[in-house]
This record gives sequence, C-alpha cells and structure tokens, in this order.
Amino acid sequence: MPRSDDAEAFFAAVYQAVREIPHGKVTTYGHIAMLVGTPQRPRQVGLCLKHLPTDPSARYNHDNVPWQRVINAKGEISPRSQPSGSLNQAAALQAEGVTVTNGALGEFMVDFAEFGWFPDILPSEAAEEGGRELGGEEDHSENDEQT
DNA sequence: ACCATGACTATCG
DNA sequence: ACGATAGCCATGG
Repeated sequence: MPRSDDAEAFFAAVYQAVREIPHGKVTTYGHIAMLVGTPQRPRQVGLCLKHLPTDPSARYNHDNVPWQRVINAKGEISPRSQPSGSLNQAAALQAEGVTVTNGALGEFMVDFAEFGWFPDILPSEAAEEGGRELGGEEDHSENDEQT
C-alpha cells in the first residue's frame, strides 16, 4: 500500500480509471495518466498496477481492477522483470477476446486500431457533463493511433 | 536519509 | 527509423 495520503489518492484515481476500461479493450499507461490529470506521470501509473494487491479483501485488487487492459504506447505488453508477468497478462487479455500477436522479438502485441480505447475523459466524468450540456453534438474520433 | 530501480513516454540526435 | 536522454516519483535496500 502507498505510504502517503497523496499517493493513495493517486492510486485510487488510477485504479478507478482502469476500472472504466471496457471489457475486451486496452489502453496505455500514458492515457490513464492523462485521464487522471497527470499526463507527465505514466510511469507512476505503471507503479500503481505493479503494486495492485492480489488480496481479494483489498479495496482495489487483481479481481476488481482490469490491470491487464493497460499496455504501453508501442502497443505491446510491457516486459517486466518476471517474464511470467507479461505472459500472464497476454493470457488474461486473450481470455476476454483480445487478439494478442507475437512481435519479432517475442513480445506480445495488441492492435490499437481494433482494441484500443482512448476517450478524452473518463466515461464517469463525461456522464456528468452530458447531463449539464444540452446540444447533441458529440462525435470525437473513436480511436486513432498509428496512422 | 540517500541512492538505485522501474508494468513509461516525449523528444532529440 | 532507431537508440539515447531527460522528467517522473513511489518503493525498497
């Protein structure tokens, strides 16, 4: 668990944002960072997930936070110290219908064009504005990475 | 308390 | 186009 209250707030924001990623979709550490208002700290987003408790009794844990739906900006599952980690993530994604391909170096890749999820703001926050706004003008591009 | 490390990225050479 | 660099900052030694 985080040592400071500030960190705890940040962790909570990240976990909640990750929970809004739809089943079968993926996004990036950087995008989550942007969604929670700290676009300069994608790395800390990674730390949050790294420290996500496995303990089911924790408020946020591996069961209620879809950590596997967060990958890096290159569209690959971030390699970590333990190879089993990325392997495990690849399996979790495939289990929910995400196609994971093998890169030249054996990395696990996901196609953003098909599975990417990059909203401008969190759906929960969009809902608030939607209720206040009245026009019906909405249509930001769905996703758009790698031209 | 200081130093190294890391589930990252945008920028520069 | 690809490798190196610079910000980030919570954790762990």
